[in-house]
Amino acid sequence: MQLPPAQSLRSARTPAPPDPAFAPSPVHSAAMADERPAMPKAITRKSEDFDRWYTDTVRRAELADYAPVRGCMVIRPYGYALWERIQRALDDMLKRTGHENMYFPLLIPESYLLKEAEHVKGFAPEVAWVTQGGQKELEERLAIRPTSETIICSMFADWIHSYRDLPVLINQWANVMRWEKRTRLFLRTSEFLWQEAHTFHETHAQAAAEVDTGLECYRELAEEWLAIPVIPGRKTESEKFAGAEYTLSIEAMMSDGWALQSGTSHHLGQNFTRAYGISFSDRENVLQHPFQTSWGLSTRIIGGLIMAHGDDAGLVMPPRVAPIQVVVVPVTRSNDPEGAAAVDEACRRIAAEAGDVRLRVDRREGIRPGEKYAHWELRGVPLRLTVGARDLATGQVTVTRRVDGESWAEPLDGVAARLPALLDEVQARIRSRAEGLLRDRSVEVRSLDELREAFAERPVFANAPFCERPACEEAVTSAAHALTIRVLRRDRSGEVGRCLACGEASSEVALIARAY
RNA sequence: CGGGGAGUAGCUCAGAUGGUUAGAGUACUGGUCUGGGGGACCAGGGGUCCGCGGUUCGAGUCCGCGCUCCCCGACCA
Repeated sequence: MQLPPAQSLRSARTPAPPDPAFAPSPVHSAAMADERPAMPKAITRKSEDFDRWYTDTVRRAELADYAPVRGCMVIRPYGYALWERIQRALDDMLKRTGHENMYFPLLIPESYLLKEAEHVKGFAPEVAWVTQGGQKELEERLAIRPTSETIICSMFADWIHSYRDLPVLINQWANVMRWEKRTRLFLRTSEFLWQEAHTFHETHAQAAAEVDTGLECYRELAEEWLAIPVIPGRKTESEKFAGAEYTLSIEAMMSDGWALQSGTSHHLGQNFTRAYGISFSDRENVLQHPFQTSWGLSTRIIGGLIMAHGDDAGLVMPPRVAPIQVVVVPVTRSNDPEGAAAVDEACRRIAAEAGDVRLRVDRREGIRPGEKYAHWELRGVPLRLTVGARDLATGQVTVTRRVDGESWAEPLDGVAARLPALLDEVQARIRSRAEGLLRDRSVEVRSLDELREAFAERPVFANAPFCERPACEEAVTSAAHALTIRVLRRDRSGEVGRCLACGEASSEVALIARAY
């Protein structure tokens, strides 16, 4: 097969359309099908194959790659830098709300795990076990933590004695392992990184307030930092955490209309504290079991970030968590040393005046500007400054916004000082685009027929009055392919209606969607 | 965990019925010309053909077992 001439290749590519997230390119697909070059320079089109687009993007943007063990991944420096940004934002919130970090061991004795019946039942299928140390078979096998409630309870049983010891508000940043059957980079890996907060309280109400605090931290992280609008709510009985009294979560819409559970917060009641024998003397000197919560947010959120904002050119990073916020690309000619010196001088000046802005000047030699543009677009860098002789002739630089491809000229003087404001605007645009998507693809339904209809064309977020009966949940989830009740919406709890399945009185609104 | 597909250079792949020293494009290295959207030319380097075992004079190719990835279903942050 003949390779197409370079010209036709170039014309087949679509240079960052104005709204690339929703702009399919039939021209491109046709070209790819008939004369697909050996190594396509572009990643798979999002509209063509969302799953492949996702994996391509993660790998080509060098966020992560597969490791030799099934379901495990290596988080590469760019991906880890992103995680560190997320960690810092969330960790600050945790500290602000009174939580302290500590660390528990990776290995948990089997007997610890067995104490809470529901919990064991829930996690049994996905626990990985250590059975041997060196050459010796262990007397008791050790679980690689799938979560840490059990070990934490066992330890705090020794440390909590009085109401004066409460509340306990702790958190740990750790890795956990769940032997997953179907894995996907970031979204569902066997080992993942997360934060797990664990708290103990005197009263049920105090614990309930803490569950809300946790969820609010997640909402703030998602919306204010990651620019992902979320819908907070309560999980149905069938979807709640193993061993919890109830579970709250935030649900985000990915740009293909699927839902991603992006953070969960559990009220554990006294289920674990009773099972693990944690008790305290209350203010009347009566022995009580404390009320407990736990909540976690994982590297999965990175998958959410990618799928919520990314487009055909790759990632779109919200500036507040972008490892690199601004990239400066110098454009010079080799036969114009004076021009090159001026460009270099301008780049230095911008870098020097950038202050806290995370800015990088791409001085790599022998790489043409166009390739650098593509390189940083793939990585989602929010703003690009192009600095060439043409710009400097009029005392300007060219600014290009990743999210929508908009380009304009800014005076070189003081441009560095204006970057924070420009980045804020980018943050707002990314968020409002995501909010627009959520709005456009949310529908209200009142019956199973309407539900089916709503999903006939494409995945949506369907809201419906729901009575919470398991039989009705079953009816809802089997009404169309792969439906799930994501949450009972927080913001609409108490809304009077008639259940979409049985028609009986209801006071909750279910968010129904297909989910990752 | 069931059904299907795949694994050959960093990547995408070609290697017919087993037969010399395993190829291409791209990426990589050096050089020259270049430089405002993934450049051109020249010269190079790079392979335990996923692993283990077997059949054979001879295995990338055939057989068995295992591992990993992808797709479709049942379970999950």
